[in-house]
Amino acid sequence: MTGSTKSPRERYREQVREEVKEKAWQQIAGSGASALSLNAIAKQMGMSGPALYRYFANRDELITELVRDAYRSLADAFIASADGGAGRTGLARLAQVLRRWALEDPHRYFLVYGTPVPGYHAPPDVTETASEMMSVLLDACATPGTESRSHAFEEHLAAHRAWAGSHPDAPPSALRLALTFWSRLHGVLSLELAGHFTGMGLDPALLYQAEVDALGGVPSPGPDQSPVTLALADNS
Amino acid sequence: MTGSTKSPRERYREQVREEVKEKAWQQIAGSGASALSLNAIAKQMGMSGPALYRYFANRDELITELVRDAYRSLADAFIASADGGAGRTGLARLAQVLRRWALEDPHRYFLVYGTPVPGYHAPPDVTETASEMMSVLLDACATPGTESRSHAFEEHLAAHRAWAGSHPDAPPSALRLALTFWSRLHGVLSLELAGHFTGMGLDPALLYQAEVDALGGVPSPGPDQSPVTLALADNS
DNA sequence: TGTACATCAGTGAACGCGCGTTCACTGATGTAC
DNA sequence: TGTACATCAGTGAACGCGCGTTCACTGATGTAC
Repeated sequence: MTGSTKSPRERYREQVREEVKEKAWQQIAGSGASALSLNAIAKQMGMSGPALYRYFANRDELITELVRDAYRSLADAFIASADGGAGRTGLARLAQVLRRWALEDPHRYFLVYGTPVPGYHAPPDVTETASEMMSVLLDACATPGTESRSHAFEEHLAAHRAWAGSHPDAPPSALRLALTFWSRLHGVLSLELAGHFTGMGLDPALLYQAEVDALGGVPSPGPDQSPVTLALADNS
Repeated sequence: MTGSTKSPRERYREQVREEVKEKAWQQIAGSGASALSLNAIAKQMGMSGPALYRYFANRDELITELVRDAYRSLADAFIASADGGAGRTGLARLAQVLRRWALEDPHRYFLVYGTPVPGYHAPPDVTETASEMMSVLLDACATPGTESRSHAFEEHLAAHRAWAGSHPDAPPSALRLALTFWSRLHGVLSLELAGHFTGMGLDPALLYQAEVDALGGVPSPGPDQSPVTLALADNS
C-alpha cells in the first residue's frame, strides 16, 4: 500500500507553498495585488528570495494560485450554503454568503472582482469554478410556474443562454433573476468596499438588505415586503 | 488692463501639464494606475525624467490631478445632461451618460470606482464634486406623489440623510431611488468592464437597459405577487 | 533703445532602492543495495 | 546494518532593470530701468 501516501517531502512542500500564499495575502492586504513581491515574502519567511522558485515557477504562477483559491473559497461557500437546504430563502442565504465572503477579506474580493490586473489573464479552470457558482445560483433562482410575461431582456436571454449551460431548461425569468442578483449585489459591495459610502452616514448593510428584498420583485414587480425580508430580520 | 491675462509662460506651463496628463492616461490605459511612471512619461515626451518636477511636485500629485479630472468630467457630463431638460426620462438619460462615460475610458472608470490605490487617499475637493453629481441625481429622483409606504431602508435613510445635504426636503423614496440607481448601474458596469460577462454570450448593454427600466418600480412596487415571492413564501 | 538682472525650463549625473530572475554551489534528507 | 548515491531545499552573488527624487548647472526667456 504505497499508493497515494504523501512523502514527508511532498508534505513539507505543500506546507511551505501554503505559507507563501498566506504571506502573499497579508502583503496584498497591505499594498494591493500589483505590489506583490516575491522577495518581500521570502524575507518575511526568513528565507532568501530565490528560495521561492523551488515552490513557484514565477510571480505570475503565485498570483494565479491566489486567484484560484479565492474563486474556490467563494464557490465552496456557495455550495455549502446550497447543501444546507435549498428552496425557501435560498437567494437570501446566498446573498448573505456573498457578503460575508466579501467583507471577510476585501482585498480577496478585489483580486477577483476589482480592477483587472494589467498583464494578467485568468487560467481556464477558474472559469469552471465560476460556472459552479452560477449553477448554485441558478438552482436558487429556478422557481416553478408562471412563465407568462414577455420581457425584452428575458427574450434576449432566452436566445443567449450558453452561460447557463448547467440549466438548459431554466426559464428566462430565472436566468434574469440570477444575473440581477449578481450585478445588484456586486454593485453595493464594490461601492462599499471601495469606500464610496464612507462619510455618507448610511449603513451599506441595509442597502444590501434592501436590494436582496427587492429581488423578489425582479421578473415582475411585487410587494415591497417579501418573506425574504422577514426571514433576514435578525441580521445586524 | 493687465488683470487676469495669462503670461506666455503660464500658458506654456498649462499646456505641458496637460500633455503630461494625456500621456499619463495613455500609460494607465496600457498598464493600470499603479504602474504609472514619471520617467516613462517624460521619455515619451522627449524630456528627461526630472523635468516633470517643474510641473508636478511628485507622483502622487499627478495621480491626484488625474482623479480630480476624472471626477470632474463625469460631473460635468451629468450637469450638462440635466440642463438638457429634466423630468420624466431624466434617470434614463443620466444612466446613459454614466454608461457612456464608463465605456469611453474603462481605466478612467476604474481609477475612480475600481480597487482603491493602496496608499492613496483622495483630496477633499473630489468629495465635493461627487456631491455635485449626487445633487443632479437627486433632482432626477425627486418625483412628486406617493410618499405612502413605509419601507425599512427608507426609514433608515430618513434618519441618515447627511449625504443628501443639497436636497434636505427630498422624500426618503427619492433618496433610496438615487442610491439604487447608483449601486445597480455600477454593479453592471463594474462587472462588465472587469470582463466578467465576456464569454457568457449575453449583451451587457441589455442588462444595463433592463436595470434602468426596473428603476421605475423601485420606491413603491406594484401590488401583484411575483412568482419568486410566492415561491419564497410557500415552504417557510 | 539697449543693457543688467531675475526667472524659470530643462539637462545629466547621481543616490538608494527594490524588483524578478539565473546560476553555481553547499548541505541536508531520502533511497537503494 | 551500514554504505553509496540521488534528490532536492536553500544560499549568496550577480545581472539588468526601472523607479522616485535631489542637485548643481546651462540657456533661454521675460522684466525693469
